Amino acid sequence: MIHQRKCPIETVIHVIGGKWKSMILWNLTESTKRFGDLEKLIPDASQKMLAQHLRELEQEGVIERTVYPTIPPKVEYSLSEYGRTLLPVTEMMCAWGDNHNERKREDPAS
Amino acid sequence: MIHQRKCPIETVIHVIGGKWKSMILWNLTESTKRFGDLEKLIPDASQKMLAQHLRELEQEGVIERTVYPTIPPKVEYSLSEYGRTLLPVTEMMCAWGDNHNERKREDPAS
DNA sequence: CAGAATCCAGTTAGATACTG
DNA sequence: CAGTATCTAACTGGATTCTG
Repeated sequence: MIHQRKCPIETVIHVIGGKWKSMILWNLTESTKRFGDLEKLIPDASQKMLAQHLRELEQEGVIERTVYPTIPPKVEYSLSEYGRTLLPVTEMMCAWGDNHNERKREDPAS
Repeated sequence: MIHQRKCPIETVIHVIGGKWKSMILWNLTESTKRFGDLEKLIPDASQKMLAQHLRELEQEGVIERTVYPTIPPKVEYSLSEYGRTLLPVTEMMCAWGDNHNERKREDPAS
């Protein structure tokens, strides 16, 4: 089974490419959020998908999960130090994506 | 139906995030390739997926398709001028992805 | 509050066969 | 050579219900 190492672009897509992951990261760049906050901020994402994506992002090390053992429970999510290394990448993607959306708006036929 | 404009990160992922799209772009950065070349270069992609992704990339304007009306037919794919504007983005993604893969190799438990 | 579990629908990808 | 067509398998995402 000789195959090349995983394409690093696919690695990035795997980390941030889930349906709601970029939205989650976006909402965590400014400040820590609780699970319920994220539900309100991303109302189209189901509870299940939100929880699933948060777990995956945590596993990759880009976000941190802090549990306060109170009743009722309180869980906070934040971008980790490591996660912040993604910001220059996502900013570049945003710039290109914005431009691309603009381009399609001008000439949808292209 | 008030909803925000499409997240530009998702735009980028839509353009280059297909299962084999980054491989296709990678293989076209250096030189023009024929359909059969790409099949050999990306053996795990089925003919169908290859054709489908090539059509999508062409629609987004990042690659160009040139048909030589010979027998047998000859079709060449190349990165368009516009497609080359993606290169700085994919390079950054590669850099982060490489680093991330390395990080996981060192500490798979993280 | 912050989820886990279950079930179901829709989308996506692969295998195979066929064609101009 | 460079695809298309068809069928099927796998995966993804959503709705709903339940719990410490």
